[in-house]
Amino acid sequence: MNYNHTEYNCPVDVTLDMIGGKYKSLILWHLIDETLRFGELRKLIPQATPKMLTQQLRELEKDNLVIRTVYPVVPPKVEYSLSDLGRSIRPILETMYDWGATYLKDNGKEISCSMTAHM
Amino acid sequence: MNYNHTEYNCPVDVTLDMIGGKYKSLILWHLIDETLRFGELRKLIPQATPKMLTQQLRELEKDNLVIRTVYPVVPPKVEYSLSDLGRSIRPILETMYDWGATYLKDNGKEISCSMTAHM
DNA sequence: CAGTATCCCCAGTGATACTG
DNA sequence: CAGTATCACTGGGGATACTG
Repeated sequence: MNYNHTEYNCPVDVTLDMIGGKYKSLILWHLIDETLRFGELRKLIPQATPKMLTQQLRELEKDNLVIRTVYPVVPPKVEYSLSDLGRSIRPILETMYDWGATYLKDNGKEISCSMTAHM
Repeated sequence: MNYNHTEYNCPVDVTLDMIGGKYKSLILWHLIDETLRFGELRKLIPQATPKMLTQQLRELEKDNLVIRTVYPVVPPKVEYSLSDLGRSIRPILETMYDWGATYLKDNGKEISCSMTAHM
């Protein structure tokens, strides 16, 4: 089947396509219970160049996971927050977080990320 | 943090790295309650070239999600099955399947894939 | 049957600089 | 502040052919 100019073999691929992009899971998590400005996201995800961050945010917005709010002020102010659909992704992210953390722990690598603060 | 020559920002990325590769979720699903031979996987996932299928299977094996069993016979016989770790991925795949299917349905695209048969 | 081996291409990503 | 624009690169992945 296909949807949105992409060929999918399975609904799992649809989900992966929407949250599997570079930095997307990280972005989604940071937005889980916080509205953030572009610059704040940049500081939280410094490894993402502004180009990539913008690109991923635009895709998330197009997929209706993230809401972009522009305030017509000078200097510009843009806020990003999760839509209801975006919030519905949370259980998946949490399950993946737990699985990954357990895996790493069992392999002698105990770690966490800023997501911990939200759990 | 880093693990296995890769830099990760978060346990979610670890999980995505292990199941997010091309055809990986599809492979994992097909193996959920069945042991399959290479040729059977090829028929189930015809869009994957033998090169890609082998490559993804090798990665899954290296990550300890899939077990590869070689029977020393002529002609060759190789079977793929899930490890305990691989089986532990099932809830994640099911959650992603459900989310993706609901999303598509809400957007007027009702579909399924061979995974349905297993649910 | 179950893969390898090669060649090749271009989409995704980084680096850097610029702007309303 | 919140992005765009441009250039350049590389490696992921397709097509095709071959092999123990």
